[in-house]
Amino acid sequence: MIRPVPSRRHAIAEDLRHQISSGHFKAGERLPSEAQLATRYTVSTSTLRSALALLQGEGLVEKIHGSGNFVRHPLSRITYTGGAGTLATGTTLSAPLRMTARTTTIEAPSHLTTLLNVPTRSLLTEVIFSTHEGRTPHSLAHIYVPHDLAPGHSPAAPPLPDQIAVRLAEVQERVSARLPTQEEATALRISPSLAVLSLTRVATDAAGRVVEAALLVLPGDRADALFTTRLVTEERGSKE
Amino acid sequence: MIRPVPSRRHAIAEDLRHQISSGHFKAGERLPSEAQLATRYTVSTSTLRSALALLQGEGLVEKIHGSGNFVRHPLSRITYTGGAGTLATGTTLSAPLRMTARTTTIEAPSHLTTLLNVPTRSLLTEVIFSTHEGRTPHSLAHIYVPHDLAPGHSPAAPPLPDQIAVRLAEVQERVSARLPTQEEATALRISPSLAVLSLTRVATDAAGRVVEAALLVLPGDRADALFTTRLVTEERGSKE
DNA sequence: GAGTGGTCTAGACCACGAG
DNA sequence: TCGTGGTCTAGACCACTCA
Repeated sequence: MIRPVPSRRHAIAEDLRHQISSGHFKAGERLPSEAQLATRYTVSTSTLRSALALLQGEGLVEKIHGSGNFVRHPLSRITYTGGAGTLATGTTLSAPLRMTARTTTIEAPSHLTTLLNVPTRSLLTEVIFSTHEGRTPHSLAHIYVPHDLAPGHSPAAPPLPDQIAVRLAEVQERVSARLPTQEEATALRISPSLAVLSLTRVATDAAGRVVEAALLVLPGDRADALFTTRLVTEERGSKE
Repeated sequence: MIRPVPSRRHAIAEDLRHQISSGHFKAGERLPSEAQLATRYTVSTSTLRSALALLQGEGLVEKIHGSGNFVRHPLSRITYTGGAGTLATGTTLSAPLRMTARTTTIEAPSHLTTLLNVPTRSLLTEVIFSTHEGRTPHSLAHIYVPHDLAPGHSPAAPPLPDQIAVRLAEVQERVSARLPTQEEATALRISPSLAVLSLTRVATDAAGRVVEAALLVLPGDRADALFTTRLVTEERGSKE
């Protein structure tokens, strides 16, 4: 096996990890300042900071500039359920869920024209969406619907999927893992070194027309996506 | 809009990014040493290293201790196709694919007994699997099959899925994003700060028995997963 | 303004790779 | 052995938060 070389920052990170999981530092609590911790562990501040960076990447610690390092709240993992065509429903939540949405109409930028297969400069209804559990954000979504398919929506209108779900014929979801952009990290209140799940969902109707495209971003430490495929059993004769 | 604060390391990273994408530094090539680059940009080595760390997280640069920083080969993105019940087939590859597999028989450890829903200490056939495109690894897989379902496999036996696919009734795939473990980073030759897609696939037969469990790890910069759901159209009369 | 984290420096010393 | 990256130090100075 590998001898991971007990570097100081790993040892410190390990110690802090234990102190967090053992409840010595509680959720939401502020850690001692970096200077204090550096003194306590007799290392330089840079070394101490690199130890904290490890915990940040694991989602255990949140740094707030000018204010301190905080223990993140325990991750109540949510599940995005694929195939259903609805966002953030089907999640298993243990705390009150809050949702905010902002609806606007935009001219389709180039990356969306190809995704939605619509002409350049055609109008789209854009819903920018986020879900929160308490104060901590859970997901970030940009949903696009061709404007003629979503008539009469006021800015405060609720999300669309339900209204068009009956017409859907196919949902295609592309999933990738990456680090968040700076904007995403800020919006989700995660470290730039914490991986996110990025989902691109395209729903088409029976005629092959794209009725909805959604770009979702979920923090990797508290969300995953679940896809269930029921296969047609190969019993000859009875189909389904 | 946000003022991203032009820190030196971001400026340097941006410059190197351009030099890589413009072909000034070519794929596989070694960059000048960190000391040389630090001198060229008139920054300290630590600052230069933090600039390189950004590129590492994007998968643009691979560091090899004692040897140098190398431009990674352009990412030929592969696609894992969900629902099919087979690994790494259905990928769109632009270069020769190599596969290595190692088959052993093990006693189910606890985390697998729950996943496969088998008794403690029951025997599993384990296939450890990896795919390469040229010299760069693409995926890492651990596949587990109850031993009685996979009889007579020699250590050099090919992967199993094809042989049992006809019996499958349901495939469930759970996807998450995270940073790789140290072992995974080494095996995939990626930076510890490059996100990976982690898939857990459980296949069950018509009787509800788990016939295969697979743990897959794919580097986030060159792989994503695709799930297609065809919905039963709601033509009244037939109640789904 | 006091205290926090963020960036950066100019080194030292260690560990690894290849000749 | 020598050149490479990896870890770490002991600071300086800046940017942010909050009373």
